[in-house]
Amino acid sequence: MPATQSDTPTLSAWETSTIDVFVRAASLIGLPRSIGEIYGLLFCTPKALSFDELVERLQISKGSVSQGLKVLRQLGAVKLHYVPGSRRDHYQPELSMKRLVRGFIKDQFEPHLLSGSQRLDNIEALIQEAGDEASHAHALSRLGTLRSWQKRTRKLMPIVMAVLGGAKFFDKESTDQETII
Amino acid sequence: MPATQSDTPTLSAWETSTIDVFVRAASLIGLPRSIGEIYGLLFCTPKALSFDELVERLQISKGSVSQGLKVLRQLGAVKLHYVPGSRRDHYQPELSMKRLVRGFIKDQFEPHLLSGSQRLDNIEALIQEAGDEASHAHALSRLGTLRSWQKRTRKLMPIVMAVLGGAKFFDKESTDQETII
DNA sequence: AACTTTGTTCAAAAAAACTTGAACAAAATG
DNA sequence: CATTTTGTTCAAGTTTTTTTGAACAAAGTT
Repeated sequence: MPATQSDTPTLSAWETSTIDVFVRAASLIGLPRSIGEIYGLLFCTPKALSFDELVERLQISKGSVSQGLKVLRQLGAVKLHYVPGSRRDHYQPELSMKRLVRGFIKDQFEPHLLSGSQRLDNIEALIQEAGDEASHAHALSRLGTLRSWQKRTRKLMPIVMAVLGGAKFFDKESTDQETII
Repeated sequence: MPATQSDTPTLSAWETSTIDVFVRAASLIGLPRSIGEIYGLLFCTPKALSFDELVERLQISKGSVSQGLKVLRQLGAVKLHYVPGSRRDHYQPELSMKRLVRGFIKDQFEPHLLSGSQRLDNIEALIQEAGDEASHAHALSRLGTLRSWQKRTRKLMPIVMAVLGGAKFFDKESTDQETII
């Protein structure tokens, strides 16, 4: 009978394939492979996993797991799960698609949209300062296009969230929309 | 009066800033900087630009411009514009947000969704083959979660397109949805 | 046909992103 | 307080992605 050393239970075939799905999904949204692996393994496993179990089963470094979990926590894609009698942190995956998407949008998308508004104002100023009067009209027209894209993107977000699970729907100033979901 | 050598008209301040917006946007959706620059300059410029003009004004290599334009054409983000008396290709930006988004989804998203379906079927087979009967239930439950996410994603796409401009709205099999936009 | 113009391809160089692991901090334990 | 456990940080190494530029193809000109 083998000594009770910490064996590294190798991943089963379906786990490997499922993790692969998440690795691809992660890459699609610009997140590194290791993050896909971590979330993927949590997704496959019935019970909450500790830091060490992630390192051992995925065979990746502590550094990667630490940073990966940090991002996943920020995104709200994993939750801490208290396990009595252990002082290690244990993690479980967020399984609500709506919350996952919301976390991603809040963390990765909205910041860009916001800083975007300031940038466009700045561009407007630059256009005014510019010497060439003749091209002002065109430049301002394009700026208008950018602003309209931004506005529509903002309008889209709550709709996406609504479709994903019945959220509140209108933001303050979208009066011109009759949609009901 | 200076000789009419091909001067490299440097980018104006507002052009630089606007191109920067597109470089960031490109990076957000996983496209290289050079593609953001190319589209950005086309976006800023009133007239269609040729290959050479892009190389000169952006100061990037012919290789980058060639590959960048190839991707932008695939995405439907630029259109060829015939210029009488020139045998160079001239390019103009697609300005319809809806078409831009549609191109991106068709080219970068849908393929993953589709291959995704096959992968999930494959995972189901792997679960059946697996030895451990006890964990079948959990594994199948998680597979169900994945399928539901996939289905909802598919349902979302036409809604996004609709919000972005009034397209047809239902795909064949979404009967359980009462939404009207 | 030889030459020019226009644009593509692809191997090598450069840059960016990711991972590793050893050093470190924080907190619990003995 | 010394030691162990648990996890973070970050510089260095590795891998991946992007860019470059020279060689090449295709088609028009002279």
